[in-house]
Amino acid sequence: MNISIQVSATLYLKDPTSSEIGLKILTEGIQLMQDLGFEAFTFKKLAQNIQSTEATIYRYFENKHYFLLYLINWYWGIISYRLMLATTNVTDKRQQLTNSIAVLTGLPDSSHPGYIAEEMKLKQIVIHESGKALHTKMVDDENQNGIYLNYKSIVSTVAELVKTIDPSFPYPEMLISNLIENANHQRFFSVHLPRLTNTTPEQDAVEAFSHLIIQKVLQS
Amino acid sequence: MNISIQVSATLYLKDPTSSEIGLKILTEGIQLMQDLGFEAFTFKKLAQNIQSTEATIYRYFENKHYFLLYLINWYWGIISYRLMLATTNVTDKRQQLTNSIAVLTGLPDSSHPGYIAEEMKLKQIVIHESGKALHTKMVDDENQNGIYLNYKSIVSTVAELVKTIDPSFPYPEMLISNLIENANHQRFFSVHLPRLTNTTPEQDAVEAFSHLIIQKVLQS
DNA sequence: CAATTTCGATAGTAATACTATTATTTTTGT
DNA sequence: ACAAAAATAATAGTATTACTATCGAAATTG
Repeated sequence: MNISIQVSATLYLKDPTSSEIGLKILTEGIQLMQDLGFEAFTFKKLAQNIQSTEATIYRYFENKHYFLLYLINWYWGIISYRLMLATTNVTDKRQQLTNSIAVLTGLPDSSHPGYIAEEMKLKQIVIHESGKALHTKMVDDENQNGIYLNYKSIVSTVAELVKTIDPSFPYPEMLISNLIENANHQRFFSVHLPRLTNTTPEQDAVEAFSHLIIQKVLQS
Repeated sequence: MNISIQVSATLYLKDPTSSEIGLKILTEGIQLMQDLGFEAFTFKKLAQNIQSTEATIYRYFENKHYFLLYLINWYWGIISYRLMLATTNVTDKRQQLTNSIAVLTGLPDSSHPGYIAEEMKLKQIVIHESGKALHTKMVDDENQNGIYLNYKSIVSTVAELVKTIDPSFPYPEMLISNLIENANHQRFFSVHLPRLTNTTPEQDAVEAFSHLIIQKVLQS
């Protein structure tokens, strides 16, 4: 399943990819999280869905907060992997950046290299629920446990590219983390609060917007 | 207290500004929401803090989700008001936009015109909790009930300015909603995940970043 | 095939998010 | 100043959630 995708071991009690039931927890859990949303999602309901019990799921994950963190971390692991595929053997730094922005802000489709089946659903979960995972009183502890390493290393890698291209630009990390967060927000707006955006589910404009910002803001 | 700040009447069962206890619910509620965060905040704890009972608070607000929506709406009401103050009697459209961006992305301080005591705390709550209020299965219903009107009208007003200045720019609403959301995100990052940003609590760079984006992206 | 791990079944607990009832206090109109 | 109405406090109670604990059966593994 996740060939080379790494998820921090601090996120689970027992590796869910190591058993049949663990994998069912993941695949059915993703679906249920999407269907119900984080607040209505419970381990009890998930247990019923996979014909198992609460106690079994608790043997894999401490609680649903950590389960969500696992899914989000998995997503960023996939993106990390795709980022690598999109930049290796590309010599021009500008082109590397363009490809990276495409990976970070474009819509996933099953044709791109390194596509993983769960990516679409995970992206939806990231769009809808990642704020709830992050904006918690436990952020600082979790950060210390390396839970955001995937995400931070993506931002830092792409920000390094920005620095190479335009060393005079004063806010490289802010620029990249903004474009990433913005992509998720605008996609949410496009469905629920369309007045706040200029992208639609039919005519996606988020990637184009992102390329435009990069192009206008960086000098090379 | 809120001289001219309007909060949608669909957010409360009984107007909390209409009674002593109502006002205590608001002021102590803001404090407690800040201290505990949304998930640990309960009406029971708030009731203890104001020497009252759960049942009394439930007469003002349906539940804590609506209480949070009320606070966020109040915040955007304040910003709306300040936006008006910052643009009336300014003839130059460019200057109007610059002033608006300052209001939307700058840090509040007690010296600016129209400052309201609760603004700082409300802003903190917006930064930490607004994702939880928005990313819910109830968004669409709440949107229909006019709960996001304050926010949408802010974006739309400033986006109109953008259109006047540069009619060729294709993403005015996206640009403005992005800058607003970004300001909150980057301030959160600066405290909890500093590697993701280039702003610090000591040397705030969010407003400067926002002005830079506007300047580079719009032609005039 | 014995030992160990894993799982299912069941039970139980503290806290949360409410709803309901009633008695008391406060406010208001006259 | 006082009766009527409204608001609040005090208390109790319920369904659900988020867990923890136990223990026997099943599956895995060395």
